[in-house]
Amino acid sequence: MELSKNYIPNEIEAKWYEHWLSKDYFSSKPDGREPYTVVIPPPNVTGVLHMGHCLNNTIQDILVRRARMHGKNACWVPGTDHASIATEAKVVHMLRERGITKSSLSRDEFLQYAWEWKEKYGGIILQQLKKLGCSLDWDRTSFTMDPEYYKAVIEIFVKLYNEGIIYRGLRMVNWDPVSKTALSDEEVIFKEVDSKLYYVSYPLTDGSGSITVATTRPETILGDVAICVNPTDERYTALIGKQVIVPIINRKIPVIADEYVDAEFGTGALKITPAHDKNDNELGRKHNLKALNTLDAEGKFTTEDLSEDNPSAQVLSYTGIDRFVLRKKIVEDISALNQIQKIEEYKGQVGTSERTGAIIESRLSLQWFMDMKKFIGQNPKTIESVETDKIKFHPSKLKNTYSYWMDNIKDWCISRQLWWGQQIPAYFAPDGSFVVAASKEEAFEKFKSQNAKIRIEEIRQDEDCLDTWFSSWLWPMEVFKGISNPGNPDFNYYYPTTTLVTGQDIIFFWVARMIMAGYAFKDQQPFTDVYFTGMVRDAQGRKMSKQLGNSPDLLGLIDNYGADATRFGIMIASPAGNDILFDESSLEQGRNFNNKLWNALKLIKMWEGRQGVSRQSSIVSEPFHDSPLTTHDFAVNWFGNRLNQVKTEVDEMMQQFRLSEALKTIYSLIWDDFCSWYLEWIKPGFEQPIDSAVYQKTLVYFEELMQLLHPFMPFITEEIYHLLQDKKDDLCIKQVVPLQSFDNAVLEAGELLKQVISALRDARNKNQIKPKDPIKLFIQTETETNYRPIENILLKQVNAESIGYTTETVANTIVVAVEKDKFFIKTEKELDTATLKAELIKDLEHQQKFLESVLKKLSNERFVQNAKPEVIALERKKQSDAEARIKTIEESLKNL
RNA sequence: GGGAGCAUAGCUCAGCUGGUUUAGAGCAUCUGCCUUACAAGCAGAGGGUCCGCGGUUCGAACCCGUGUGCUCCCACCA
Repeated sequence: MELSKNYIPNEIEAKWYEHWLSKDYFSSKPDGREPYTVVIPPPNVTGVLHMGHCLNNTIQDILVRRARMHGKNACWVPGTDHASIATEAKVVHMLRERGITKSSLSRDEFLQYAWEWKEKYGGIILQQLKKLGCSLDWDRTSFTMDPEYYKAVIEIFVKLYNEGIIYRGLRMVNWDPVSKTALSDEEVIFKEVDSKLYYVSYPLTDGSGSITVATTRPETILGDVAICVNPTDERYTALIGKQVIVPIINRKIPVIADEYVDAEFGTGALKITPAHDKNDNELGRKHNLKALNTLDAEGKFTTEDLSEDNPSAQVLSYTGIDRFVLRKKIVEDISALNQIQKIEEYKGQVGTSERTGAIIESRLSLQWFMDMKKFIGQNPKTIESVETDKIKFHPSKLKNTYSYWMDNIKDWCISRQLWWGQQIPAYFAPDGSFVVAASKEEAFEKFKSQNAKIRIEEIRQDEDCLDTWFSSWLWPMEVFKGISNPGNPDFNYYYPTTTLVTGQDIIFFWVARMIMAGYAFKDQQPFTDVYFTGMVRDAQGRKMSKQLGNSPDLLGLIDNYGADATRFGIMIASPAGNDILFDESSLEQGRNFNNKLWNALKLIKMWEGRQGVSRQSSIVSEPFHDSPLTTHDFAVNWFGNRLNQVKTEVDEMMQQFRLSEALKTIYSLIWDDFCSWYLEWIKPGFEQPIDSAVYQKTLVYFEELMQLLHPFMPFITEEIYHLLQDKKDDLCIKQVVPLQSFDNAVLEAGELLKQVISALRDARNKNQIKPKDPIKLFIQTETETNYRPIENILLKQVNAESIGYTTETVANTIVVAVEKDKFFIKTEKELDTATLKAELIKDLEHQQKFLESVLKKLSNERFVQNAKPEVIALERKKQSDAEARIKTIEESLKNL
């Protein structure tokens, strides 16, 4: 068969993915093997694959494929998240483009549109994961709003309500005026913004002057109910208890005192607006002050709470004006009253919505909350498991972050003023009383048991739905129906899951809450290891964003480079636990690696029909440890040991989740050790036959290399595995053999050979001997047996026409010293003795300086007394090596 | 404001229990090669004040202190 010049991934990748699916390799059923369970962090159902997903899912696939090849029953569960806010926003946007407003629709009509949208676009992202090669068990695809899942969420809500952990209350919440919903604290991102500090004076009612306050939010002035100063602030002590007049609305409000106020900030006087600021709200409650709301759900001015003030025409004219427009207007109007003292530039933090980016309003609102202190208090393992590494975090530094958040946890606002999501199972009677129940029928029964006079059709369900994360936190359990059908065989087998791979950015949103849920609902940890990925940034370290346009099109990259190269590129640049700086050049490196593998395949295939009789069949059988007799035996023996050594190293790295390093190690094993050294060593001369035993052994090595690499680059490895020899089985599920030992003496012999070859090539280069010009080589050594078996390799690798042994210096040659052995290169070329001399002198000085430092160490009594014996032995070896080299160089200098 | 982490070659990073020559890798750079698997390649080379200062130790990139510079997380001083 003719193999193409370079590797062409596209068709090959599609072919193998189809094949794997047709063989059902990725679908898992409980059996006697140990399970290896991973649940995908469910992407938004309407999302598209981006670099973050690529990193995350490549890592999961590597772990899962490796487990599958190591005797585990690997199960990787795919699925999507309904992503309440994000999806609803998209649906609203889509409807607007069709000229439909959400407010014109009933809940049911809206949800119908949303489900249509979900059916049409939902799951695109899952198809994209197939392109990447992800070995997910598609039969288990889940969605956080599947009917069973929905029921499970409701069940948990009811349970927690009955336990007094979920409650309903009027609290200050983070309000997103764009999506018009409450948000949890975690969904608020604080950003530094340039704003202004306005100094506004409030006249005292007794005409004795005024108090000036500094505020960043003059638009809330009409909701002011007090001025607060620090009781120890002497500037104001006389004014405490007096009254001032709020500008424009002319409300009379008291001057109060509270330690909370920082006398150093601004003027030391703080205006209190309990309806629009969390701290003001607390102060307001403490001092029994009313909260006067002046902004509606969209952040526009409203006079609803101002009737007692008999609002003037001016005040009424503000109605419906947006908060930021209002800010300017009110500043102008107060300015007209000469009550703006000054305006300063100010850098402040402002909360924004994680989803919409809108500036958050603190707003008093009736919402549903979870009492987190109480909840965690009932399940102390939530915190302990991470602290004691029962659940292991990678990198471990995130343990601190986790513990700190847990120790300072605040109540979780779980209700959202949205329709797309699980509707809160609270049912209201016309009189406003409510019960919490799994269904309207159950709610009716509950009302009846409370002797409420009520008909079922009068019952109204809470309009709001639950925070998306209130369903996501059940994910590792409910994908196996662990809540809706507890104790089922799948759940018993697969849960707790093994490894979770996710972004650091959702440690609180998701990871922490899954751990809580795990202990609270099943009294078990949900997973054993958590691998946190960093963020994918561009080559300059900037976040990827639509505005910057620095977010590459992942599918385009896969088309250009192939999925294997893409996986390689992102993994090679991905140090464990750090952000990754993504650069397309690493994908090129991946593509080049593909070609390297492909060309190695081509070379080996060339030999297939050129096999000669084996001189020695013993080399295909273990062990490698016998003293090698021939050139090819040496190479085969060496690589076999090297392979076992690297397998052992890779195994360790994988256990420590050092995936990037493992890949680098395999890459260098294949490129350097296998291609650059081993294949060159066994390569037969032009049109010469290859020893069939060597050939067979090489096939085995190549297959094992492909197996080692497969989890990282599944497609090309499967392809090569099949092209090497006709196979009935597939690499994808081929089980790896247990680790084998390796012989360090053999490895050292290989290293010495490499070192000698490199040194001789370097000498050739430095003396400008053309690659085609042959040399004559003489070796001066005490251990001729070291070189006898590798003479042929040496000849070929340094283009020597002969090798001889000598006991003394050979005249008119270039001398190369490696360890204690000397090599004399004889060539036709005229030698540039001056340059050679200079080189040697440089080397001599270097060695002498080095010897000096070693001797200094060895003559230090305290070193000899305290250091470990092996360290001292090493120093002595350094000494004798250096002395030998110095002697060699000195002799060579004389020789020139 | 509180906490965590980082600083090693031009870039991205290893360096795990203090001792493996005078600190490694990949990419980039330079030199020579179109050698019959591969120029998307081969063979070589150069490149370092291990952020500064102090300390512990026979011995420090590594441990301790301190300074500087970055990064991240948490926290609504209006």
